[in-house]
Amino acid sequence: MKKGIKEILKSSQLSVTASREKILNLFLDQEGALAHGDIEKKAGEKFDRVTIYRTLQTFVEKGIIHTIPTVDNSIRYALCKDDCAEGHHHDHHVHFVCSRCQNTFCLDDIVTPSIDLPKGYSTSHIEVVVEGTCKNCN
Amino acid sequence: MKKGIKEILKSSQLSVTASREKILNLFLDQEGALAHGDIEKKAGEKFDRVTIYRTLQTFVEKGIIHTIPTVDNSIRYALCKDDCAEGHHHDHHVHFVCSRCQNTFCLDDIVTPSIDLPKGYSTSHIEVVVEGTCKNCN
DNA sequence: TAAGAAAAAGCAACAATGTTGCAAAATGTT
DNA sequence: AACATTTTGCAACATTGTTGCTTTTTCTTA
Repeated sequence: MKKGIKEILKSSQLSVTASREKILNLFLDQEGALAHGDIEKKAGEKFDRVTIYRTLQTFVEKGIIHTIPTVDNSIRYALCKDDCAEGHHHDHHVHFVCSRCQNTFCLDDIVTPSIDLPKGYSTSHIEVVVEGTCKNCN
Repeated sequence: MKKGIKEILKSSQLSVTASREKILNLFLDQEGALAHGDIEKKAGEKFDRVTIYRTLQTFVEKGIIHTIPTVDNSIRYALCKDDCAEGHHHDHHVHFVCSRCQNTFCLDDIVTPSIDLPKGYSTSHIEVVVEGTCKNCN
């Protein structure tokens, strides 16, 4: 088990449990994003589905991971950067979905552009999802 | 039933059926986007769920409607503009989700910006979803 | 306009995904 | 070590989406 996982959990005021360590470890081992189903498979039948749902929900609330919108019907989760505080995400970067390998990546260095909206609209958050071919598949 | 619906269906080489007319009419009556569940409710218990799924799928294939990615787990559909051909969508506009009324709108006049990707990535499509307050709720 | 071919709808059964309440187990604290 | 609190696992259920097959509807053309 990777070092630092307990510290991440503790710094989010979460008690350290086997399932939280395991799931968090999956995210740290993984370059891209994970959907609930991926975790269920990778965790290897060891955790109840309900536990995974609740753990992911907790991690989102605590700002450890964030969700990525997709055109298919699967919510994907990815690790947040350090500046994500509880209930207050700062993941203003672009997300990339590879149409060949189906992996989802956070392009942390690409900041979402600002959008000029029509009169009467106000913005609180912008999501940008780019579809294409990733560097591993190109 | 609104005029022109039959013509839209025919020009997509689709046979005119009660459910297709009804569902297409819902989209024409509606400013924003619709999820499968919305249609099921609004159609008023008259159509089989399977028929709705298949109709939506057909409409997407024919370029009549397009899907909008969301952070919650519901695919939303909206009418395509005239320049959407079969299997070849041109809906390169920004989508807007109102966090107050929960409606989703197509901002047809706001074109998606181009994004500079890291080396090795290539783009085929860009989705931009803006969250905020819409003109009706502001 | 009636008849036949083709397409779509409806039905049933199923699969996958997500939610809730509650009892048992694990965690952290004193 | 013991206790209060939190988390897990289980069971049951709700929602959402899919597939195969039969019946019905639509379109075509004679």
